[in-house]
Amino acid sequence: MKNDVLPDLTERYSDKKISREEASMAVPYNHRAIEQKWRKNWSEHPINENDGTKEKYYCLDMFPYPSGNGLHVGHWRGYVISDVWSRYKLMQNYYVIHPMGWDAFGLPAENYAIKMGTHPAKSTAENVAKIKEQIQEIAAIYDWDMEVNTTDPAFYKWTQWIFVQMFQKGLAYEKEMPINWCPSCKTGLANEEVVNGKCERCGADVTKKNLKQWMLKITEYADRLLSDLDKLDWPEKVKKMQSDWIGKSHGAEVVFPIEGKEEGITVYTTRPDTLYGATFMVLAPEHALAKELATDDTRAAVEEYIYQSSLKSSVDRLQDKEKTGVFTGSYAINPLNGAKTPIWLSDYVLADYGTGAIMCVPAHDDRDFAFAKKFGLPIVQVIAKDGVEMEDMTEAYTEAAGTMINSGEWNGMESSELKAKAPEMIEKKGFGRKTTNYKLRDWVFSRQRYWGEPIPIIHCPTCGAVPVPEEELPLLLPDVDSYQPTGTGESPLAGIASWVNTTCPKCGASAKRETNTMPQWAGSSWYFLRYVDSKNENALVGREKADKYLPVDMYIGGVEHAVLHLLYSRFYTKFLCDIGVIDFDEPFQKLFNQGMITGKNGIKMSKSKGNVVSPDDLVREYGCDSLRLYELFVGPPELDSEWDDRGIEGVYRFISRFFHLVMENKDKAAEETKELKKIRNKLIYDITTRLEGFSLNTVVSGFMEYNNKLIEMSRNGGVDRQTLEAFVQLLAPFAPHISEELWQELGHDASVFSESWPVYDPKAMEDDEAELAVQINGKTKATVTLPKDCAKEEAIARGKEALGDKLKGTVIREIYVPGRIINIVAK
RNA sequence: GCCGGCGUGUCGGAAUUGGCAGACGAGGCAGACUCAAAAUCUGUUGGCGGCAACGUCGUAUGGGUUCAAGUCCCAUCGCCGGCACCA
Repeated sequence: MKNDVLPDLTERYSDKKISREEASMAVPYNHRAIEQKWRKNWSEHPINENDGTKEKYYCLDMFPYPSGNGLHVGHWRGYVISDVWSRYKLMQNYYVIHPMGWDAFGLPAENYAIKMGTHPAKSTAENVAKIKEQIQEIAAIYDWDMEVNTTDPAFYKWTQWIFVQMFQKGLAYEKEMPINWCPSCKTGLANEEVVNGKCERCGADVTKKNLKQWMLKITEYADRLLSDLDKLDWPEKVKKMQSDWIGKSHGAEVVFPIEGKEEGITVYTTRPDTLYGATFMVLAPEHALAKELATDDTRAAVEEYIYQSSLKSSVDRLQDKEKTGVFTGSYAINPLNGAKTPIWLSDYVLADYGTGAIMCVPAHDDRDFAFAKKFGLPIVQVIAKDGVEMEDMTEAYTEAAGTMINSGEWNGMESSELKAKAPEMIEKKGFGRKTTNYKLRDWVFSRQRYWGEPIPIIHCPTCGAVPVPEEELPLLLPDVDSYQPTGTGESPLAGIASWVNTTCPKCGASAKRETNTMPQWAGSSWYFLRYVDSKNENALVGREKADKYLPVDMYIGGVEHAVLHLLYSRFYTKFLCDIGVIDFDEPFQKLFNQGMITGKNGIKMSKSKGNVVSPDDLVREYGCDSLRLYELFVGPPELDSEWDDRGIEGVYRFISRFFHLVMENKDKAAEETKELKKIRNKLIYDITTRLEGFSLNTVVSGFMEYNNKLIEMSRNGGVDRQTLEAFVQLLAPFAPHISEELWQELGHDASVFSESWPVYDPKAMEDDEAELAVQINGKTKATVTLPKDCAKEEAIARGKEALGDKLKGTVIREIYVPGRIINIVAK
């Protein structure tokens, strides 16, 4: 709240329209006054202090990039969920680490700046200020002393430092190769940033461009990134997406000698059991041997094919349709049976997976089958499907199940067994080896854009690539007039001669700086480590604090980062663990993905669609507490939900009614009846178990249900103080302002957050009797109230009595489930 | 194409994991208060039949298991998400 004038709490009329009846009540629910009062109070008396004795709990939001559009109600939801969880942990007596910061480098920020015609440094700072103000409206318990900003030199010093460490360990290397290039963003992209052949950011078709790039050897961690998924309490969906992305497969490399040449072609296969069925080979057009294998007759066609393939965009190449290819004129020898197999080129073989060459078994692979059919190549079946050899195959049989045929000494073996054993058998025979492969590729880490961390490397003609010495970090991003992307494959930084030209830190000769910048993921891959020691000038994070406060216990954010940010962060964490900066190798113990909030009909909120709902007006009209509750009530937190403004009325009414319930009963000194005691314990039980299960929408409906019940009780005698207090405590993480206010009204000086989370007494919850449904043949015909431990005979008799003359025919079976149901089966 | 997830009133969604389907809320309808509206409060609100007690149908569709199915099994349809020539 920006206002410093605090309205009088007894003020009769809030901004919300108020009736004469309501105005005549003792004190109306004035959300504005209450919320302002408690914001001020919390800023003066913090409720989450680290007294050094409590156990820590680290609850983290995925930090936002400061967009110019501000927050909408969808962003709010994630932050509300994490704050509810943080406050709950607070009331379980943890010291809660709940920080917030800004992922401010990268394309979105830069593109926005270009669009607005401002310098990204300026527009980013403005946007941060604006969004920070909006985020503060949530009234989360963020510790702003921990705030980080990836564009702050004191922060990106360490982003650069990590890069230097990786370089020194050989994990950052330069390579010239065709990489994914977005012609619209005018920069190279990582594999993870290409979605269906399009740029993840802007949706433009991605092309290939040959560029010298910095790469990070994430593949070196492929195995650990895969196997350590088992350690994590993450949604199965996300784990599966990561494991698919890493894509480990088991198989063999087999060397096929080339007829008339010394060397051979190495292929990778996961189906060595089908080796006898390999009737031809295909190399990727980019394969090193491609040109060499052409004969005088085929040379022109081969070169033309290679040239044409190089022109194709990755989208064209993906959109399979017809297989294309060209025969090289050369033959390889199947090492197992000496058969002569023609060598072809085709762009359906990927250059950068396996060895870039495959053996083709058309009888048992769909793609090879299509290729063989198109070019009239022989098809040899080597696995009998359902025990039979087919006359003429109409499609490939791709399963590894069946008896081997046409396979020399392997005939009669079971295909699945052979598949497992073949790699070792091949290795023994000396023409190949057992091996594994990954879909995961090394991470293209250079961006030809301005708004990112400069890569701290100096290129020296004699010493090669030399890292900027640690004492010279941070290497500042130079100020520049023209920060627009050049599109030439060079970064805008290349145009600043005074910055580019420098001397080699090793030999002192004149040298040039690396001009590419880091991708937007660089800062976000480790920022969560920095929060707990954000002002440390001597280390990325002090070891003592790291040991005490890390890793993250609960990470909350959208599912869109399942393979980008979350994979990169795991990689960085493992690396930093390996070099001894930290002592753990998984950053996020538990992950929760909240669903998206959409507009009507599930349409994503966007400015261009005009369906963006801003939280600001809703906070003004209904208050922060109401919006917090409604964000949760709108639907299960893990699913997408359609936003409907009207629904917030419901939670507002609930809060008002609860407010009046407490105000009317607080001084009544109503007695704690057995029934009230039962209600209270059930309330605590229900709210706690639903909260633990992250079923936050039903927590809110639970509050409403119990509130309705208590209003009823209030009319018939009143509600005791203990029950009111328990309710207020349970409500506190969800609607903190009203809870503090009512806690005070109930006569407490200290904050409600200094209370421990209420506990329930299972015995007090138990009902002595229960209403059971009485069914005939599974259809409910009556109900009967029975003591909880009623014996079967008695229960059946009472059930029959309740049924009266509805029960006809002969009873053939009687079922009694105590506390649940009586079912009489009659004929 | 492959792999996941989902399908419940007018709408958002509940359902103790096999035990009274539709909690809670929105919206609608009716009433109280009001000159009137808003707000508030009360009642009502799945379909069909009936004045009614009640009957009957009903959780995408078709089948199955069970005393009992929204929940389990099989098949089909539809929607959403991920991967997509990875050999």
